[in-house]
Amino acid sequence: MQFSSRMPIAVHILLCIAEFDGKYKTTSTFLAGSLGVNPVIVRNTLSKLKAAGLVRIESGVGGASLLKKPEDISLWEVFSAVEDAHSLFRYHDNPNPQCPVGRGIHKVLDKHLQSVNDTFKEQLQNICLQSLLDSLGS
Amino acid sequence: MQFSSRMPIAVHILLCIAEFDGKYKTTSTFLAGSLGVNPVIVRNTLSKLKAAGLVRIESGVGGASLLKKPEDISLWEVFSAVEDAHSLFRYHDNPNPQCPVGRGIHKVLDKHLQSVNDTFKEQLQNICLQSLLDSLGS
DNA sequence: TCTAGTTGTAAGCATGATTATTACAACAAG
DNA sequence: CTTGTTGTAATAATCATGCTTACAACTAGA
Repeated sequence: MQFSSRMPIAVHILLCIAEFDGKYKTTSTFLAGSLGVNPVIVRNTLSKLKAAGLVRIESGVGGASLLKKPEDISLWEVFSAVEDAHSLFRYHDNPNPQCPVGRGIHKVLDKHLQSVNDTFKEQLQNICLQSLLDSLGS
Repeated sequence: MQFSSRMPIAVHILLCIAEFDGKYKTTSTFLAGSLGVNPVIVRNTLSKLKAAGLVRIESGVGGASLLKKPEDISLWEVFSAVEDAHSLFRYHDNPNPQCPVGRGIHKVLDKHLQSVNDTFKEQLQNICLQSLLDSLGS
């Protein structure tokens, strides 16, 4: 099991917007050319990034721009904007409550898995768009 | 996106085997009763745990038993036994190599996401079956 | 006002993963 | 030989993902 490619796609889009700011009009078609995906995928992704307050979109005329500085956009913001991320883990639905293991499995596991979730979030929070831009150049 | 329920199912199975050792014959049907899933799911899961060297299965006669002590079985062993876990993340397939962002996106992201993967693995390695058994009682 | 390019979304489709279920050959113990 | 079990294949239902077509609504400029 893996995450969808939505977060990488969103990051790619944001990096393009930052990189081509002022040089090109970053329309969905233009961006789709760099991504190698359908323009509608770009529009849907941009729509979620807009809802998360990360970008502004010029309706009608076309083009998108960042609403925050690249150093103030974390990968977690991007991730949670495009991915319906509740928990990384899922349980089987109907453990038997009459069995001591079935009764406790959810709570017992959750105690540990929650911290995996938390660490995952913290790590993504510590990666900002600017550091990705920096590595792009090198 | 989430992981499948395979790891929680496998953990549940292993906990039952440890808990009911000597008291009940842990057949796939018996285990399925505690899990609330189909016995075939249990057999397929046990088959993967066996391939990973974690359990022994009595063919024909029925029943499974642990091959390692609960304190020596980590959640990572269980996870990687049942989940085809390469990387947590996936990329879009065809970024444009003529675009500086498209050319670099994979490598630039991978540099950071790899450490998320590593941390994920380390955390699961630090959780053992015995500690889950302990919390079960309380 | 008209035109051209764009966004926002809905709808449909193909594919693959997940889970449940049926079925049955192979096996072991009594 | 019978009974209960494992191992595994096959099927089906459901859902997520990603691609694509289509089209109304919008904006700027001629």
